[in-house]
Amino acid sequence: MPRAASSSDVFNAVAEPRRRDILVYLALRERPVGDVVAWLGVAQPSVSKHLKVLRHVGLVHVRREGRQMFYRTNVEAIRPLHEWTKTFEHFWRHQLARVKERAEGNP
Amino acid sequence: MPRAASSSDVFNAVAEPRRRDILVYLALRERPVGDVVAWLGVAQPSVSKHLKVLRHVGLVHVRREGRQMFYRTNVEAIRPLHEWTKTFEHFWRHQLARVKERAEGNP
DNA sequence: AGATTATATTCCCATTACGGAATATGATGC
DNA sequence: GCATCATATTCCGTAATGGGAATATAATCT
Repeated sequence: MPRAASSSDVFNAVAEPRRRDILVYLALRERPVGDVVAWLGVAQPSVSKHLKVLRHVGLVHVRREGRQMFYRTNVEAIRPLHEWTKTFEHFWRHQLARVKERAEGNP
Repeated sequence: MPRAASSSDVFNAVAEPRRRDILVYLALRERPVGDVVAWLGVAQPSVSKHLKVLRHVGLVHVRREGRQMFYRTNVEAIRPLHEWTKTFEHFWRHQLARVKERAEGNP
């Protein structure tokens, strides 16, 4: 079985560094594709493809205005990722505490 | 340019659902490979390969004991992921607040 | 040393990925 | 209608994927 498609879920979608950059950029406010292209410094077709993936998994919203497409990060869609990582927060607190204890010579 | 290797960074490594399962399973305590195989219900070579990827990006630690290899999730390595998602926490609070305001008819 | 157990590696395959270049669609303006 | 601007899609090539099967390594036991 080959690797899952980037467009299959949020985890695969954010595996791409550029897509993470785009999400950060579009979190502040909606922007037309051209702005993303200028800011990222990559070819327009490439940006359009990344945006397509992000749209597929619901990580961005789109709105058309004339010939421009305004994209905006759907921050809610990032929550599942955040929740998943949060399940470990608990553990690393404990792990840190243990390391600290040992460093201080407390049993 | 082809897709980045799963072993290139933490984001790519956790894009695989089974690897996420493994990380959760090994967060509680260290376990030999055989336990992971039994628990996941997938072939042993497959598990070994996933563990190799996780090891490469530092998401698990290994310890040999006789012929067994005990793996444990390195929860610290998940923090970068957590931190990245946290940059959006702020935004979805605002977004939720706005949605709520509108629902309640408050300007 | 030979057999057995635990894990890792290799090989093959179908599938997907991303980037680049070219082309297509879609909206606006003359 | 035609040209132009903004964005999307298609085609190509290289590279990596994860599963399965077979094989290799490494440690233990008799």
